[in-house]
Amino acid sequence: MNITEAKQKFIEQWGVLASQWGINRTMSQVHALLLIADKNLSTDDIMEQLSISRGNVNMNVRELMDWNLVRKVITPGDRKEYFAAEKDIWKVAMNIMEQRKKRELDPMVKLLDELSRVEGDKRNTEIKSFTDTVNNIKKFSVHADKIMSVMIKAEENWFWGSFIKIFK
Amino acid sequence: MNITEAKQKFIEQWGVLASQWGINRTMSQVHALLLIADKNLSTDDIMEQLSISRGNVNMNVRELMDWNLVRKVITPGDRKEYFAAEKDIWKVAMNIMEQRKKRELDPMVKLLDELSRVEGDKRNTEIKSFTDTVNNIKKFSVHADKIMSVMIKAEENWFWGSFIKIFK
DNA sequence: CTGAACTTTCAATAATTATTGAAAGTTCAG
DNA sequence: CTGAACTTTCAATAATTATTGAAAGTTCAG
Repeated sequence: MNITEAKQKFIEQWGVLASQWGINRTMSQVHALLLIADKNLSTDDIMEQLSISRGNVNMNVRELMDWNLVRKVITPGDRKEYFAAEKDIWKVAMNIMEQRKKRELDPMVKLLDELSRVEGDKRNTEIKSFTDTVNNIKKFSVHADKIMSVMIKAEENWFWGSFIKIFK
Repeated sequence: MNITEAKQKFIEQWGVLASQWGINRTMSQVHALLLIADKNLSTDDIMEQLSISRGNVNMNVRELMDWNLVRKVITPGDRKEYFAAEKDIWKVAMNIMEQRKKRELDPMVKLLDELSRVEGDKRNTEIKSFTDTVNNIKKFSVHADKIMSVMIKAEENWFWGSFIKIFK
């Protein structure tokens, strides 16, 4: 397999993976392209390499910047904007985790809180069963939330280090 | 908020969450419905409560069984099949993790392995940069894979216990 | 200031994914 | 065996989501 094929395959697979995780496929292909690029790329470079329109590149690149996975690089004396991806995969994973936690886990915990205060007689089986389930999910979520907060702040080496210590 | 509203909200939110994770919304609404149901439900119950067709219920319930999140319950002397969800949320999370690991992480690691053996001169900057990135992702994935394997086999209490020890 | 070189927006449209519901298949009580 | 009571399949269609590309907006060298 040569380098061009290899890059192609990587981009393709990264797109497949992302689409299984509810992330726009093109967005993650742009991400993959930038991850393995050895230079910063312009909008035109991305358009050409992925065969997508200018508008599409613009939208997806902006969303990637929203996720803190890509940043704009401005070269003095050049009107074009270039883009570069965060290459430290640990940081990539932590940024994604941070965003998803904020956007999804936090609202979920908030709702579960409200739901656990449902009206009605606690001795009623239906209500008891419901609040039990809700409370269990809440407990789990709060735990997960805490672990994630620590991870996000942690250094990669420290994290794996402390992990490996207990898991063997 | 009364119990009916609360259940509704839970089902709705569970569906929203799932769709952000690339999971069919209806499938996770069925899951939510079964999670908070105090009885096992038949196909007709699910059809009625979520206002969806019989075929739809059938397909989604079968996929939930594929994920080991729901099981068929057969009551002697009744032709109808009933469905029940796994209610231990730790097990739910571990089953999902197990499936996703198997379906997504494992193939990814396999591809990364192949990609790191790309042809060409290792002193070429482009190739060096590519294999470096690929190897970093691989290292990360293998680590994550190991942790997940241990978690999947772990007991909930043991897991949080050992976690809490190091994370404070 | 001006206009060339860019970026951004967004309505129209294409592509993808989910849903229906009728038909076919299966099971089992009688 | 039979047929009623169920489950399953799948082609047609509906709903959702992504993409295009032209028009509007912005920036900055000269």
